[in-house]
Amino acid sequence: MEDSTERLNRAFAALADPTRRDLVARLATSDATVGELAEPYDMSLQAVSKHVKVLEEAGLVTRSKDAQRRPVHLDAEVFDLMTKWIERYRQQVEERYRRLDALLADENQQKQPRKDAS
Amino acid sequence: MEDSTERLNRAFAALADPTRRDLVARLATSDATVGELAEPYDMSLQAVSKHVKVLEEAGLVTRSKDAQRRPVHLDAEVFDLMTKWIERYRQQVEERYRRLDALLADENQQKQPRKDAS
DNA sequence: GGCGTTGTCAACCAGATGGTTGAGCGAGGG
DNA sequence: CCCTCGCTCAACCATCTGGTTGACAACGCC
Repeated sequence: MEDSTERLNRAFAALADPTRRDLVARLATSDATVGELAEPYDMSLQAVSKHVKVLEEAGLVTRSKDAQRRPVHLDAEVFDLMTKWIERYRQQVEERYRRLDALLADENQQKQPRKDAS
Repeated sequence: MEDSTERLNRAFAALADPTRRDLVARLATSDATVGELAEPYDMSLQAVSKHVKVLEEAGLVTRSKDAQRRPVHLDAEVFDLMTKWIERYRQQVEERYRRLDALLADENQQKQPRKDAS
């Protein structure tokens, strides 16, 4: 296995580029060769090849062999790593919001009615 | 509003750095000043200040004013953008797996029993 | 065997990134 | 009033990144 920190580094960095996100989006519907992938962009084939390599090293994509005609295939597993990381902290911060709301509501209750005071 | 592509670029890029992910993790449990945030790292205060700025420009974090003593606060909204992007394609690729499995199962069925054939 | 098709590798370049140090600024306390 | 505290800004540096072009390697076909 490999260091999960390193994997997250590469996965997030890979998706930080809009061209690579577009590649992922297109590969989600079907596998494709580098040539097919390169076609719509105003960019050299080599540049696209590099992008695919970055996605591959991030573990987002696999190529059956390293060789000819082998279509690029999207692999969902690393997505799980990322969503789990994000969701963990999103939920934590939302929990904090809820507690803060409760606290404020409590304070209002203390101030407004002022029944059995002090 | 702002271009969602630009926001995703910056959000993913921000989380590609392990120090910044650690900052996010710590801010999830409570707000903190830049000084507090900087303390555990073997790194200058200025460097941490820069990291916080990157998180801020990515919309992951807010600072009440630009000024003094204002604690850094984690904002969950952009997390939604990211998870929605990821989940969309993760689900798409998993749907493809399911269809592929079904197809293979179907082929097996055609070959194995060969009941009411052709 | 020779050749086109498809893709990678290598070198190069401009600009972004992550760190450093040094200077400066704004608010509060003596 | 000045000075310290907390932080940001500016300049600088090394490295990484995203693109280019040119060479070449592997396979399918004639």
